[in-house]
Amino acid sequence: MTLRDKATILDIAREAGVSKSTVSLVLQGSGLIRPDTAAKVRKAIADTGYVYNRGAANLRKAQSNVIGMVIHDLTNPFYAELAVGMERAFQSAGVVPFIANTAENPIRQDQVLKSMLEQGAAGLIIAPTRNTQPEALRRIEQAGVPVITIMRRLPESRLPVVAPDNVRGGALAAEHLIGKGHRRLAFLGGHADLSVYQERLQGFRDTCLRLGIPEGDITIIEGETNRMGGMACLNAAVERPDHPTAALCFNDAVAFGVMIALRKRGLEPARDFAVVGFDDVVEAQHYIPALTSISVDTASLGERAAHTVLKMMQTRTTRAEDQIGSVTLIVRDSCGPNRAMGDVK
Amino acid sequence: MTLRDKATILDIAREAGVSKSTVSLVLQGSGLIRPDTAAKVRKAIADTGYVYNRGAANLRKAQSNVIGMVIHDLTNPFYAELAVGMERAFQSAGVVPFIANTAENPIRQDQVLKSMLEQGAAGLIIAPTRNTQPEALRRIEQAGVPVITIMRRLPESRLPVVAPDNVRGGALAAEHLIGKGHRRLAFLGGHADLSVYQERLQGFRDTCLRLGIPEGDITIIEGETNRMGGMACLNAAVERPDHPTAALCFNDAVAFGVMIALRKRGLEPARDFAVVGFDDVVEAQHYIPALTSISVDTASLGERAAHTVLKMMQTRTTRAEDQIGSVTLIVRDSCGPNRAMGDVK
DNA sequence: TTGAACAATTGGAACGTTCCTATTATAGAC
DNA sequence: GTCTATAATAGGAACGTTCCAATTGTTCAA
Repeated sequence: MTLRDKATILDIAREAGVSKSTVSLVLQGSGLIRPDTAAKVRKAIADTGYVYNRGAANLRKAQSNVIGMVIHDLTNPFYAELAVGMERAFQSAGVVPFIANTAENPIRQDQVLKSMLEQGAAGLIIAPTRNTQPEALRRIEQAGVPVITIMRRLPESRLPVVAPDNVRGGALAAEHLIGKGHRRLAFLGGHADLSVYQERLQGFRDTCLRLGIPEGDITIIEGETNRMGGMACLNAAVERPDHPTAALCFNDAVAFGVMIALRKRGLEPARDFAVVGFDDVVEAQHYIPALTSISVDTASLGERAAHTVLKMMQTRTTRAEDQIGSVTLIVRDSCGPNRAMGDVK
Repeated sequence: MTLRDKATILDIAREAGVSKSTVSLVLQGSGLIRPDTAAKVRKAIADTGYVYNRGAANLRKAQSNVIGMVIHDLTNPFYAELAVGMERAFQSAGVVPFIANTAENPIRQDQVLKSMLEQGAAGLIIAPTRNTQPEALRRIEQAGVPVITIMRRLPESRLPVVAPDNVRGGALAAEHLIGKGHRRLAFLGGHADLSVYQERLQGFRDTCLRLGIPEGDITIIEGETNRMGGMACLNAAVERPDHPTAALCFNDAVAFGVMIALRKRGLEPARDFAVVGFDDVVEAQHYIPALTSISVDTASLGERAAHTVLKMMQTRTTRAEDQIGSVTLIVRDSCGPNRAMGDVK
């Protein structure tokens, strides 16, 4: 038994004195095999250090158990949480999913997707990068691989989406801030080409208008979806005349940035400026002040996504309903009442 | 051309009026093929929506381009940064690595590793969970797959390691704190069974002793390696008589927890208690106060790890030198001078 | 005109599984 | 004892690719 070249099912068969078919049957846990025969085989497997060649099996079976999760930014804690949530759900269904990061780069995303397909992925969950071209996913759809998007909806494509109720989240935030007496409000961070952005802003804006805030008192500033972006947005916001006293931030990362920038200017979050985040990452509750945020229930979002592709895989379909997860406002310490009531206007 | 069952190399061959060998040659970019023939083939590929079956290829070639990165906690920003750093390095070498999370669970790690092997991984980078049993990696080694560990060194195993110079990091922190006049010091968080812990503590402790701090004035408290753990450690620390006035924390997450716990007690980080972190995650510079930390140069650590396995793969060896990355102390705002000089003792 | 050298292309076997269709062993019924 | 039904096991073809050896086409020197 030379150590270097790996053992195959035939080596096991010889070792155990049975046929390769028997070994194969044992491997897939068939009940047809007599227990003592199975035991012999299993012993041979253990002795040999045999490792199952899933590639060969897939070749024959024409269906793999590889599932890919393609994420646009794993260094964003929200997406990291989301990814491990999905992973957990998959794992308890007996499949080991693979994660790949695309670093918000469509080219890289193409490569990653191509690689996943070539690897024979049986299902795909994609949190797409900005500027994802519809035809990037065409190949996958036409290969008949079940694929869904998560969080971000693709402009042209009719792929199933799993996402939180962004519109409602925006609305909840607006109600909260207005309830605290704020009248000049801002929506900070994010890019207008993102579906998530459009939805969150829409809920926020519509609710502001409905509750009597004039259009002109709603400040909207786009920016990067991270801390840096938040800092830039806040700086831009407070330099405007009649600047806002409260903001809903595109996501928690932006919100942290906003709070940092406030402190850098000698302003205290909550007391001098109310800030609401979105996503409710674990960090939010530990920050000082603890961040009021829209919780999207990350874990159940991930679970839903996982179960959806799992079901698509087993029913061999490529269509599924969109799933919109409910959101809740988690009130913490980052929003004080409006102190600048009579200050201007 | 039925749309559902996928095209193979033979379909392409027929479509383009050449042999399968020719198609194969084109696919691997051989220069042997006449340009116009290659063009015909490529057109057929584009028309058909053909997707390369890497499983079948690997079966024949007995060497894949799959590389796995198995990480014990992707929700820890440091490891997320590390993972995407490695990914970047691999990607620019033309391979798409797959990431899997083990959630600090040895059982899950076993499953993941098994799956990676079955998938035919050509190389593996592992940031192992606590309590990884040596035999968990035995199978992999004996399969002849190049594998290295990153950050954590495995107790029994002689696998190559890529890690920062933890001992030196601990020493730098001790020097810094003692230089600020602190005399009662603590090392907070982490588990004693982790090699990283042992090394960081050793550097810290040895330097304290060398600089004249008596053994009894060094407080060591183990704890979880996250924010929660940091909070618990700080609380335990300050409740001791003659409690420390400064601490090196096992990592940045612990440090953040320590600072949060300080504030909860009405103490101000830096002014009332000096804290140094370890790893220097991006968050460190944005925190208030900005965290003084030992930078391990995450990006280059990831790059080294990637290049090491890449080289092991191409030289078909399973051995490599350990690599110890240099560390630097990044001084920010979280360490004030010792104000409690004459206070006790 | 022939042959040699080289360029371009082809056919077949092999890789490690699964699955279908035998085949053999075992038991029970007559 | 033979037959039938069933339980276990075995053999071979097939999956989609690569690679070797073989074949054909082309050019050029003699």
